[in-house]
Amino acid sequence: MTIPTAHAHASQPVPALALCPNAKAAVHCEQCRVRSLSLCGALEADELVALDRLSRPLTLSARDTIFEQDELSESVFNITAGSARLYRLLPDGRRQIVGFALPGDFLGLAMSERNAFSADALTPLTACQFSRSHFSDFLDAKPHLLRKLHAMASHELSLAQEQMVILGRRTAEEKVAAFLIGLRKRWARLSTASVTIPLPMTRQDIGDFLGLTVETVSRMLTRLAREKAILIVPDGVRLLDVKRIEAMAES
Amino acid sequence: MTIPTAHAHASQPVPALALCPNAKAAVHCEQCRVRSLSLCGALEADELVALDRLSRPLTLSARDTIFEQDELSESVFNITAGSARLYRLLPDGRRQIVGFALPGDFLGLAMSERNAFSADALTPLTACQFSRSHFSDFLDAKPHLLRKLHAMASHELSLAQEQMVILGRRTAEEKVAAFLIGLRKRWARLSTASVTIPLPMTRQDIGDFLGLTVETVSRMLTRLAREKAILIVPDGVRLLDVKRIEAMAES
DNA sequence: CGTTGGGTTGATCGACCTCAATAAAAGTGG
DNA sequence: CCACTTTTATTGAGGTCGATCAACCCAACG
Repeated sequence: MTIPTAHAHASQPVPALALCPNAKAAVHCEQCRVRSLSLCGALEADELVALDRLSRPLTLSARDTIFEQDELSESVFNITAGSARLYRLLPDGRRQIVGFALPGDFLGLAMSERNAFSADALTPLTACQFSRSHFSDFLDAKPHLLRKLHAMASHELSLAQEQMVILGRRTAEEKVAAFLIGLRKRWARLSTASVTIPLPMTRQDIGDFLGLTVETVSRMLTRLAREKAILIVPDGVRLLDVKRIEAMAES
Repeated sequence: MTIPTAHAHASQPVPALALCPNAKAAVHCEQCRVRSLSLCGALEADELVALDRLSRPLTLSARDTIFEQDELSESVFNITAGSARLYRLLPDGRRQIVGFALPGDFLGLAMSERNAFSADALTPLTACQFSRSHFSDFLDAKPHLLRKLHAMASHELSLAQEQMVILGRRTAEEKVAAFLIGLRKRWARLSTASVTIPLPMTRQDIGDFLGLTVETVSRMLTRLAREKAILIVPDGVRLLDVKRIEAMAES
């Protein structure tokens, strides 16, 4: 089973209704697998209906662009299935991936005029899309939703600081180990903890996230595999010796 | 003139009144040099009085601890004068500075249970200290203050992502250049843009911020000085060729 | 006036990058 | 379904940027 289908929300796409009747909307969100993990987890049933009325379903293929760095930010997104990479490009082509987005993640936490980074889909992806201004108005009417948004942004900030430690003060091996442990934790929230960690991103992506080259990432992974700490499988890795990997990533 | 006194809020310390009479409080905040730049900029006169009633003045010497990593977060702080370093320590002693706090900066944007990092004063420092729970209650009553808080957290997140690019994808020279340009911009908000950038932190601190060693930071600074791009002065640097430094830091 | 902490400079080393070749996998069109 | 291209991953050889180790300077300070 490949990553895309494994994490795709539904094989039949969500019907493209811009405005759902209330009843339908409620059902729509009720069935959402990531609701409790996402921003929507902060909402009551009636609020959920109101918010859903603002949403447009979005379905993308792998490699499709979600939005681009420095562009005016027209929309915010709540990812319901699939994964994405968030990155900044330097003028000379160097790239830094600032994060990977998984189901339940919200794109647009900053609610700022312009996008701080580009985002594109790593796999087929579905999301609820909101107009930024409509979402902002909704936020003004629901202070507890703003609190949740802020809590999520705070969590992101904390992850960003952890990533600074990884980028600035860890060796290549530690970086790769920390990456695997971090990703494992995030997948664990979403699914019944599988031993296999899906890796929807390429080695190049991992390198651009960790401040390494493709080759170094590949070498570190094969070293871990040679030492029986992990097993490399198609589109993922299986952690054979979690304790050891955690020790390498020791925070 | 040394950094501490240059940026100290007042030579006579704020009187240690835990509860100010309203009139005094209003005057107190009215005179605050960083009010418009800080969280308090979002408040009306009457709200300012209410918030000030929750605050305790805090005065620290250089090297004093503000709070420590992983400790329960009892307070949040609004820095009124002086500067601080925010950092995470690894078990083996490696350190990553995740940011420097200047006047107007708010410590506790995350409003989380535990501190994500340690903070200590680089210079004599004054701040308004708030109990986290009182501040949180105040926040519940003032949604627009929460919006401002969230806007500030978003800005922090954006800076953190920029720092990821610097840590992951820039050379030593570019890192130092980007550091100088970034700091210059932050000081510029605070004062009538002086040509001299104060550096209240040590070379070691700069290294721990940029993922470099002291020696490399020193070498890069002396190289820039040799090339007449900067002039190293006591407790700071003067940018002689801003264009050139900006080009090195080219975002 | 010795001590201490910060800063600079030099010599050497090594972790990771670069360049190159190959292999494996995933599209793509006939 | 099979040739063919393109993308991704792995592995090796060699080079380099920044780290490490070490010496020294200087200002602050008791």
